[in-house]
Amino acid sequence: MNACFLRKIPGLTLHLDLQCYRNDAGVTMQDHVDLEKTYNPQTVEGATYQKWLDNSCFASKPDERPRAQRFTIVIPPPNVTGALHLGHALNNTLQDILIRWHRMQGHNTLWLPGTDHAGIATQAVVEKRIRSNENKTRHELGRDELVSRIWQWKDQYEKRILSQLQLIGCSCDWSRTRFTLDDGLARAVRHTFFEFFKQGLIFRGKRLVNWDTQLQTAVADDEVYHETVKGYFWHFNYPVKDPKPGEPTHVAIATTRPETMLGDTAVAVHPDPEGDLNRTEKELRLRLEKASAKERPEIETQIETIAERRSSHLPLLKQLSEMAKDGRTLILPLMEREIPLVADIWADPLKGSGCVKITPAHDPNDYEVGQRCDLPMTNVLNPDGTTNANGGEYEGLSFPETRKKVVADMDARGLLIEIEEKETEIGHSDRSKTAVEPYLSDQWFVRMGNLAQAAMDAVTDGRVRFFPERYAKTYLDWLGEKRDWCISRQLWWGHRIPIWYCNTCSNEDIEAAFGDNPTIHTVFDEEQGTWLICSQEEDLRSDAIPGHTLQQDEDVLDTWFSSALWPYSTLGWPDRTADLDYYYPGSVLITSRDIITNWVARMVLTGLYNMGEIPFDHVYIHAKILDGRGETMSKSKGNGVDPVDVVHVYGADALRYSIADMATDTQDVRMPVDYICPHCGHLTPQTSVVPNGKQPADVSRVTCGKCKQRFATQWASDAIKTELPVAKETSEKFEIGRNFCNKLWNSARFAFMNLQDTGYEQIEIATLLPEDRWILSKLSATIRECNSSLAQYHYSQAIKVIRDFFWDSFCDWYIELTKPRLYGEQAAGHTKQILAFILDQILRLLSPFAPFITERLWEELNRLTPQRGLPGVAELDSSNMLMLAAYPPADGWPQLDDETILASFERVQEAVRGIRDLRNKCAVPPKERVTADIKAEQEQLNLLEPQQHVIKAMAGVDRLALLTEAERPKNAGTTVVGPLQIFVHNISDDEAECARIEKELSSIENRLSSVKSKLSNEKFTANAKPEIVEAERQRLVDLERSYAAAADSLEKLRK
RNA sequence: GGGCGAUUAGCUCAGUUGGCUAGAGCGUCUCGUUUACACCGAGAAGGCCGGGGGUUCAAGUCCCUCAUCGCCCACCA
Repeated sequence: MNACFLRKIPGLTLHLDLQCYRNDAGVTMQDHVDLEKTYNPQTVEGATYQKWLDNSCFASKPDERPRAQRFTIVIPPPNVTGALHLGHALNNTLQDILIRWHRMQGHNTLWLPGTDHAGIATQAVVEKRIRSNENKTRHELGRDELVSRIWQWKDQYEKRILSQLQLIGCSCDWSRTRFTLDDGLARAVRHTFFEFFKQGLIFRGKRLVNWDTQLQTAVADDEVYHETVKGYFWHFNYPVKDPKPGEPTHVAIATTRPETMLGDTAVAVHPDPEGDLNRTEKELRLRLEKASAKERPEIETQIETIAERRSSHLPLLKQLSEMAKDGRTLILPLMEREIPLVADIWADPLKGSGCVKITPAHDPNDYEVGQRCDLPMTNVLNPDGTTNANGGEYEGLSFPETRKKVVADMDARGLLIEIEEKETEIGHSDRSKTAVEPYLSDQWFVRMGNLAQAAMDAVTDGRVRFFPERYAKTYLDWLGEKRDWCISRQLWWGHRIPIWYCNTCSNEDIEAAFGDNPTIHTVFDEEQGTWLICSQEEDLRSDAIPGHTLQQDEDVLDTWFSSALWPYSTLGWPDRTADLDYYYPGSVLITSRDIITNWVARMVLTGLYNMGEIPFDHVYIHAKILDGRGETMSKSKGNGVDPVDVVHVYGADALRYSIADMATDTQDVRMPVDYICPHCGHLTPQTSVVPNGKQPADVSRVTCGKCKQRFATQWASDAIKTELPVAKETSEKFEIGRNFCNKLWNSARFAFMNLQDTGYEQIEIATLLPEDRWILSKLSATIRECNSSLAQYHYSQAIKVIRDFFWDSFCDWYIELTKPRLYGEQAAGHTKQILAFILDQILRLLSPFAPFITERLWEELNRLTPQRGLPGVAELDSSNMLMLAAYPPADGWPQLDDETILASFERVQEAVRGIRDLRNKCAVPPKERVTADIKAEQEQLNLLEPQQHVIKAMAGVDRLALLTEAERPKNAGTTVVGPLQIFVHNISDDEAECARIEKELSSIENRLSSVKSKLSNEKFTANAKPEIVEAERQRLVDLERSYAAAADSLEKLRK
């Protein structure tokens, strides 16, 4: 069977195109257990997911349940730039675990899915593709065509993303899937913009932005990365206009960007160079006093530099400073423009010549100077990165060309003093990888002051809590700067800014057209001489005002503007919907630390503004997934592994289990990536084929390390991909998950083979066998700890607790101990009922982590033993669907708790391990049964007595004697385990025993002396907590007893 | 430059408010194909808890300091 299945979802057709599921896993078997010997996820996952969908298990709608029993998460909407990688798998697995856990606790649980249009990122990806495939720019294509192409891209990747989420088992309410450019969300965006605008929180202003000359858009600071580039430092002379006698004829300045001099509108010198040097020196001397020996030389050098400057530069600077105050001017060479010499503190007397050229339109600091000194701003850059008309004869040249010519021309005029080599950090656009230019342009801003303060308050007063707590600092520090938020982007893909301009309209025209329209707000912009018309509800027609033409702003909004509304725009806001009332605020937001500021902070901020309430109670920040070289996974680097590949190889549960296991609070997850050879299946580590300094995306062909055949990577061109098969990627790390699932599968198989005619009876716990009471008590503790770990977002801890219980206690001990009873070698007791109960609880505990396999096993368990539990002690609901069954209670099953049995069984386990160790050391064949004596005080023997059968079964002992007095039998192996002395008959000889006991004695001696010295220390006994001292005393007693026993054996042996 | 984090077994990581002999998984070694599972079982070896100081009866854990690595923010005529 090979039927890929399609599924219908309102408004969406999702297609699991990457994996074809079979449904032939013996689902209909009735009479005998016929599970495959090895768990095969592919026969289970598709069918199980379909079953959940068919039964609407993921859907949520408002009902009577009170707020405490509701649980809501909105997904961090993945960008539709591309398919998801393992970082997303981590993020969404963690959400799904919480969602499923709460759903099983009977909460009304909503996980709302969706995707983000990711303005600049998506447009860049599509534009790049069109450039390489069709050799066309977006301008050649036109706005409408480009946008329609991006919609096609979006449709394709949204589908892909949602199917990836389904493949890893996400239990989102798919009927509520949203996209940040949906009509509903567009309305929310407009309402927010409108309200901000009306309240004066949005303004339009000239600001320096990072201009991406390739994409021709402003990019946000966080979309700019810095790269060290080898560059030069050019020293120029600017002539002084009409120098008086005794005055310098030229002022020297230095620059790394000579082309910007065309836009210079001043040269600055410090207003008080001497005072500034004095102040700096004073500070340095203060630092020197406190400095460590290592820092000293550097500070001393700086102080010397100041001294040198005093003689070399200061006189001139003082003179220039006076000239500046006197209003003197310079001639800007090349442009032959008169520019002022200004006094401003930005000029650092310690740097360069002490004078600095000021280009307000092209440098953030110069911009500030321009503001302070009221300088004109001369923009010399065109949006496409060429010099504009303000650059005079340089107009039309690209910036690099301009630079060359400027330097050459300056040199020709004798104004070039020197060229110094210098490494500089140049900002590059994250999207286009080209250098960004600071560029003065009209942009829209949100005034952050009060909005930011409110968002800060929500965290400082604890309404919103961060887990781990320290991330609150990141959030608060960033918001504390209250920097205005530039929300306009010169892009075509996004929410269009709902502003129209009319520069011909009169007051009366505006009044007549919109005067009584509450959904329109108008402001007259004096500076630009134009009306700004903001429309809340709909597009305005260009002829909305008779006789005038309205023009809509060309820009779109920053993607984060719509993302910021996500927690409520997805629930119907701005309408006051029932959903909104019921589900808002959400319970927790789960995301990674890099968008705490951009996204989390802004959601809180708009949530408070629009809804009057925080958007979520908790923010859980999880680790990041790194590749084998320690770099974060990302699409652009090409080290992102498709979770679908991992699901193919190991199964979704294995993926989820492994992820949960690795998800600790502090540590990023390092995940070495391997290529799976499509020819032979051999794994080739990515690090072994990616050269130093290169990214995986740079590699398109790989030769398999084993079969030597070649294959393509996912980054190869289409041509290579048709020529060579494409390798999937994975990581061996997921083996732990696969192994776990297989173990679970097989332990369940074992149970199913033995669960015919399981009873459902009243059981007196105290009358049960010790191993029954032990496993039940262990179970209860495990349930408690698992629940409390999850409540604190300690996923890794939760999974570890379950694993230890399942693997170590249940499989390795309890199941082994049920065998004699199930096989009729021992009275059966309530074995089956308890076995079924434990398995039931394990499946429930694991369901959020590994939903597919547990659901499948649940089906089988339900068929074999529909009624499970311990009447009157641990009563269970019955549910056809595990994912809707009750999660084991947060407090465990108190009636099953039994500290005494836990302690005494522990002792039995130690004895068994002691005997096993002896057998191993003495090379006793595993099948061979041995005779053993245990010598101890009566009190200890009383504890062991009821558990003799455990020791016998688990240690391969056929005859066991518990004795208060015993001698080492000839040729017995001996060991001391706490208060027990154990003799295993006929497995050793005297010589070997002597050596072993001597070794043991010396180890006991070491410990003994440390305990003794502790106890003889009066300060210890006086200061330590009484229970600590008491424990230490007990330890001394135990050790002394062990020592005596071992010494006794040795002595007799020597005789 | 400012902030945050990390440094524990060959590898990847746990280690809750200081308190028994510092743990797990993988890998390695020995033994075992037993009727749930070799994607398994039994056992073992393997650690100056990055270095140095300090506080304390007691430090992997708290404080200071140095070193190395990572991330975030700011800035660089």
